[in-house]
Amino acid sequence: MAPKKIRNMEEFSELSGISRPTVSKYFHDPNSVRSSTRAKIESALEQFEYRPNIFAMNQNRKLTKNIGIVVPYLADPFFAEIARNIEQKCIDAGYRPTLFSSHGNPELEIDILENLRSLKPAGVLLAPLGRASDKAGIERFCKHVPTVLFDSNIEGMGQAFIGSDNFSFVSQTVEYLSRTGEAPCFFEMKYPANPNANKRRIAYLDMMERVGLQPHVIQIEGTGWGFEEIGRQGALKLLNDGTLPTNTVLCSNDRLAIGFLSACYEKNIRVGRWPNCDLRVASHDDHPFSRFTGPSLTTAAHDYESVSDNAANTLFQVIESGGKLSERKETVYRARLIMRDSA
Amino acid sequence: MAPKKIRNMEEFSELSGISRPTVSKYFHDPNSVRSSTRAKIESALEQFEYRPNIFAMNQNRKLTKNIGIVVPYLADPFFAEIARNIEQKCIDAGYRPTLFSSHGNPELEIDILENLRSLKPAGVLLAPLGRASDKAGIERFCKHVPTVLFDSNIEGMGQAFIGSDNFSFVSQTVEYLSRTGEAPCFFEMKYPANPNANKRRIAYLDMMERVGLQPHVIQIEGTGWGFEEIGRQGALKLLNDGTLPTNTVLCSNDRLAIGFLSACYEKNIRVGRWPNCDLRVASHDDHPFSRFTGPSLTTAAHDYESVSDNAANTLFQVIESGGKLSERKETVYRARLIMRDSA
DNA sequence: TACGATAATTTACGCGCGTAAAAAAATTTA
DNA sequence: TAAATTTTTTTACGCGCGTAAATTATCGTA
Repeated sequence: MAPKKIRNMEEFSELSGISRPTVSKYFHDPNSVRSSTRAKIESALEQFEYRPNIFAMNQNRKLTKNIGIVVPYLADPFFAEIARNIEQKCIDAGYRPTLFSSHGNPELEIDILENLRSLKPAGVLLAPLGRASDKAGIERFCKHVPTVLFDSNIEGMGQAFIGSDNFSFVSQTVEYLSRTGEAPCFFEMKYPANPNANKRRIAYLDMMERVGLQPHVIQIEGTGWGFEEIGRQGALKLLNDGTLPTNTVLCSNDRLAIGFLSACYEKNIRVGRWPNCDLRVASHDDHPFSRFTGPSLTTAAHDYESVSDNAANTLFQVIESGGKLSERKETVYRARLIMRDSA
Repeated sequence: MAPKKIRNMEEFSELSGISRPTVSKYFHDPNSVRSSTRAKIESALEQFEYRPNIFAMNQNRKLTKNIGIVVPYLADPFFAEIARNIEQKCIDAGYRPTLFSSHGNPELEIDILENLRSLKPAGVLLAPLGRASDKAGIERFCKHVPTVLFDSNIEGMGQAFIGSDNFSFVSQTVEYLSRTGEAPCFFEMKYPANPNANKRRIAYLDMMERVGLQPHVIQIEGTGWGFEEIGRQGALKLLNDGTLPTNTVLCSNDRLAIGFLSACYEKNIRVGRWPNCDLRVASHDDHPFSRFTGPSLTTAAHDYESVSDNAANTLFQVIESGGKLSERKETVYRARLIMRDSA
């Protein structure tokens, strides 16, 4: 395969019979050279196994092929999944993605972004922490690096936002629950980390008003990203106190619902959509684990595929048009109701 | 803060009053310069905000400060958690970790490693896919890059292995279950992805023989990394056929158990350690979600902290001693039994 | 105060590649 | 087939930093 070690592009260009500047041009964009020379280079590439030194390359290029992907909390499989999709899209498009997690820590989020700048990334896909984010810091970053936000929007920041339509999530769950039984109360964190939570509450209130029903918003204590435990504690308190206003609970997100269901099991409360059940519980996100809860969770699913596709493609577009879009673009995708056993 | 843009180390050295080679030395290792000059550099650093160009740095250094962390499946929160710990350890030690997931794909695993080589990493922390891994490919990689394995061992590969003592996991669960009720059957995948699974089965058989009990190993179909669904399907089959040989089930790992519990709920089978229950289910790993299942899962916990600490420290040691250890080191940590409601 | 040891400076080169400009070659068009 | 166009080659320089060697300055110690 490789009978001779190739030290640099100079050597490779000699072996391929093409001059070094042209070879350099090829590696920048294979389509920028004549097809006959491209063929020569590529046949040499098969014979000799050479890869340009990535550090020397990036040192002088105005724009690297690096892309940063930053998610708020990688231990949440939801983000792990979406990061995986986006990562793959970047690789397919010829970029080098690097994955980072803010681990729920706003300072770390800024640290990551500042570190990213030294990698001279062509662009960044950022799912911000949300409420806790250092907005000034993020804005500063966006000034220098083409950035596309996903999952959580921060008004006016970055070149675009791609996410899910929270109203579509809530309207479908509320409609379904109201139609098939008692209208739901809304179960959420008092100080939610994620801005989607606020939009969901507003959507809930809006929907309830539309159908002329009395809304009930339950806001539980707890901070941080351990949503399951927060949901569990909140549910235990409600169940112990007997202060649940309805027999149907709509959780703001699946991770809270997982905790809620855990509490119900503990308190021996039958959750489900059958006559012999005490409670119905539904939620939003279609978290990877939501189909394995007891009972399996009725929820509204993100269009993972569309969000990650569109986020990646939008970033590519921003990069190709020089880092700016004529105007900030916001795209949200509708939810899909997933009916399971819990409601 | 930064009244003047600093272009390079030359400019910074002038502003700090220290010569460029010494400044270079400082950035390589701050303790390698006299404390008085270190003070001068650091005070200038506060005034002028300069960071050396990472590409130019790594181009010429024999050894970069990059560390690769490769896990088999990042959508599994278990790996997300351990990766987080290790990542932090690397940062604290002054390295630049980069996280990769093989996504359960052996070809991707090799791709990642080969791509990693172009980053000239000082070392790599690798949790291999296991059975499916291209062992020749990994061995080739280990020849060139100091590598420490964790979680899954591959005999003789890398400079060291740090993981958990599978026998300790199984002996504790089997002992506990046998002492408090019927002895367990062992529930696992027929073709497990992870080599720990084999060790756990052997440990189970060994334990059962010791106490003179009849072992029952149930091996279910299914491949890939969707363990919950595999466990669920396997459990449904068993429950429908009524072929479960005991009223106590010990799952090879928590993700299978999560699927098992999901099936039990669906089939209305009461799982738990109380008299009115039909079945006891226990498992191994202490997966982040195992406390939120219905019922909460009795399991044996990894010593996350020790594994990640030791893995990182071992790699640092390997790096400092020039990439080799006098002999390959294997360290495993004992499990801790977590008694919850499922058994 | 002088000494040896340690650390900083000066000088200079090289790393591997990007890229610019001018000249030459290959291709397309008329 | 000549002219116009596109592509490649030649030549040359620069990026920001690592690092080596020789020299000079600083420090700790006696």
